[in-house]
Amino acid sequence: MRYSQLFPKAKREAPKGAVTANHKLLVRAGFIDQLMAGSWTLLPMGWRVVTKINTIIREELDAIGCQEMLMPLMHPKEIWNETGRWESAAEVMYQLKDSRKKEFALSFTHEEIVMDLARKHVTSYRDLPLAVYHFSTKFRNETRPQGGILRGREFLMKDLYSLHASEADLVAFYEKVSEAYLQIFKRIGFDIYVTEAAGGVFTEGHTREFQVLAEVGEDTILIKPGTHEAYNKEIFAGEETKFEARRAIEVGNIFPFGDKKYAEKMGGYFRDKDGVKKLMHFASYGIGTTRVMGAVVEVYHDDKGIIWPESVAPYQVHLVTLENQEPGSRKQGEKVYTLLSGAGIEVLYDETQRSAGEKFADADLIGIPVRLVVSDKTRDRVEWKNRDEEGTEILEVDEVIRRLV
RNA sequence: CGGAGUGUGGCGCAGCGGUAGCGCACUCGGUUUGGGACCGAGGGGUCGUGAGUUCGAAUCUCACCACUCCGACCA
Repeated sequence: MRYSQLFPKAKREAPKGAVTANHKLLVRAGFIDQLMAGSWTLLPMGWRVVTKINTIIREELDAIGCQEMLMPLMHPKEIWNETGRWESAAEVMYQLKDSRKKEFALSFTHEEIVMDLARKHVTSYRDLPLAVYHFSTKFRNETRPQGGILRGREFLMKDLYSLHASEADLVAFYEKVSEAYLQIFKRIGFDIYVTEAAGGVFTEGHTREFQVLAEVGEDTILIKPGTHEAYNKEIFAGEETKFEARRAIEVGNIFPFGDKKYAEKMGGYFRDKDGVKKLMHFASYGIGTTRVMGAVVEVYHDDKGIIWPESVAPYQVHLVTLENQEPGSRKQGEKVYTLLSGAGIEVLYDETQRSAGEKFADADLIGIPVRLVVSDKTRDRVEWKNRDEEGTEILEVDEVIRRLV
């Protein structure tokens, strides 16, 4: 991608009133744009990051047998009445009417929709277990969106739902997803603390949350010093003084529902091996993918900008040319860009005729892990600098390609 | 929803009774080129919205709207 064509360009100043790092840096660097409170456009580079996060999630979920699909975002009131959530979740749910007064909800989750699919398509224990997921927009009527992209009224989430013939099977799968989540977050670059917490409008039982330490986090977790044993302060009943209280961002959670909360209310039955009609056991599992992007920025940044982990960086390298008057060296940037792109490397290529200082400042702000510079100094070679280190080295183009593929 | 703050060119801000200005960005010309260069010439604003006070309102009053932060709430 040529920087001259990239939409939009990095900004020199942070938006008014921005406090959190993710808000200031993602907006300045051109990853997101705010439409209204809690509502953001994912600009091309922001979308690239979210796509990479989604790909990691997809790979790990598919590996444990989950199937991706896509469900509608506008739901009829009737299906929400089946579980009583049209009333009980009315505060978080956007409810609307069409011109003929028919009532709808904008999706804030999909338990009812999945249970409806299951009761229509699952008839035998042979159809179970079943795990389906999708990536979609969630709408939540937050009274106060805040923290940049960390809490919005409209955001992207991966939600996974599993259905089982027995509680034992559900518990086993629940642990499997929990492990997959740890693997996902490890690949993204998070040091995760797993906590038990209250389930809100989702379930009366406790849920498991995946927390990333960050000062701007809305949750307080209690950590046993020197370990990853942690509890959400909301439900903690022990002696708090023995624990260290830290702020954290909840990037994922998993809810075991059993067979009462949804299956019983909605008639989610199947015929078991013994010929008996039984209720399906149900669980759901969420990861807020746009929140994950914000949390990455909270964890990985310095005073100059973002420092993306390789796994979710919008591009692998940021190639910068420094303009000069020597005709021969001007072409070097184009040549390196062509060679790297040809090798399948994702390159953001800053070929603009701006000052070195401005181009370097933008590179630091955008935060691609590797910066390559081509100039008179490097001649037919390339200068390599890691975003999170000070030093540089001059390399042959072949060596650069070898390191990146 | 309670409390606090802020709304002035694309962005960040100053102006706070006498008809709008700065920096950045943008356009054109020229000079520069390893850490946010410089010179010259330009374009761009119903001062959040509405009512009021006044000879006169960006500026004062009231209402409303929007955004940000704190709290309550919250997968």
